[in-house]
Amino acid sequence: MNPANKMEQLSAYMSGKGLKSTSQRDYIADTFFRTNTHISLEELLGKVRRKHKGIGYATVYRTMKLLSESGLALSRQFGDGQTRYENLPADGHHDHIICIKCSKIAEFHNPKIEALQSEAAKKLGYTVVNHKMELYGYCADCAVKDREA
Amino acid sequence: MNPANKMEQLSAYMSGKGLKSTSQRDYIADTFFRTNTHISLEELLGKVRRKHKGIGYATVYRTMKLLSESGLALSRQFGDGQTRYENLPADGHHDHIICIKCSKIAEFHNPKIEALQSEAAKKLGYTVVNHKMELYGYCADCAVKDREA
DNA sequence: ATTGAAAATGAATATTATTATCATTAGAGA
DNA sequence: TCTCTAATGATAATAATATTCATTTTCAAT
Repeated sequence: MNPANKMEQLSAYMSGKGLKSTSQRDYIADTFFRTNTHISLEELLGKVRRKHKGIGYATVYRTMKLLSESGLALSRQFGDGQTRYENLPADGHHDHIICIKCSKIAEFHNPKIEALQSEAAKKLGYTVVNHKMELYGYCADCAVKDREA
Repeated sequence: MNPANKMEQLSAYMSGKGLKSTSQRDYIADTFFRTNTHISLEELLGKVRRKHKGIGYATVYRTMKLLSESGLALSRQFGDGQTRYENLPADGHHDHIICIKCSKIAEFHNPKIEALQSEAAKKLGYTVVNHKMELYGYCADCAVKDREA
């Protein structure tokens, strides 16, 4: 789904609930729909303010909550204390590996794993549509510090 | 792995780092190892204080962080703003596949996938301690209903 | 185009979970 | 036992999230 389609879907969701379209909301949503990564409110606010300087934190916060509720954004917690929002499909998904010491996140994508997932699911009678996979461990830096300690 | 084994493993982890065993720490860890669910600090503190009234929040907090770092607890965020800790089941862990229609959950375990996870992590400089994997799709029943619709 | 009720905004404040500080206490090897 | 180091627990600091409220904006009905 491209950004324009998402805007349409959002509009439908809002009118179905008696919510109003505003320039701020539209601009925040559009900006978000053009991102690929899991973006924090902080980061999104930065992007948004490059064009619309007056937009407040609360508005970004509220808009993302709205997108999350409408199913157009996926809110995720990686354990670093910040909620991040993931824009759906876009250019294909990725999985995450998270350092349990410093919370640094790396991304990867592995088709072989996905093939095995489908296979495992099939044995149980399921058909996989989507998945979420997070690995936890030590990043290179923290592994080194650990050895030194 | 049973609670006693976990205590041993924790002990090994601590002595390897010059950390000390204390009655509070041991009791918190033992209490946690006997849980099945995703427990919050709040809840764990409650449990712990039923026997050891003086134990402070900070100690529970620090102990769980320690368990998390040692790989004996998995911290999870479900989006309600509270970190919860998951005790790794005695009979080995499993992953989940969830039906997006009826929410039925099946469990599976696949060593081949885990090998590929470690491999993928290694390429990024990470060492995997544990993981979380959830597949979403249609169970056999719902796939049928879907075709009928 | 005008109006007015309902909703949204943004600045500021409140709330809550997490983390750090620090004086004191306790563990463990010599 | 002594001594060094880490742990504890009370409290304070931090940071993310949530709420409040006066003002502004939207939008449907006129």
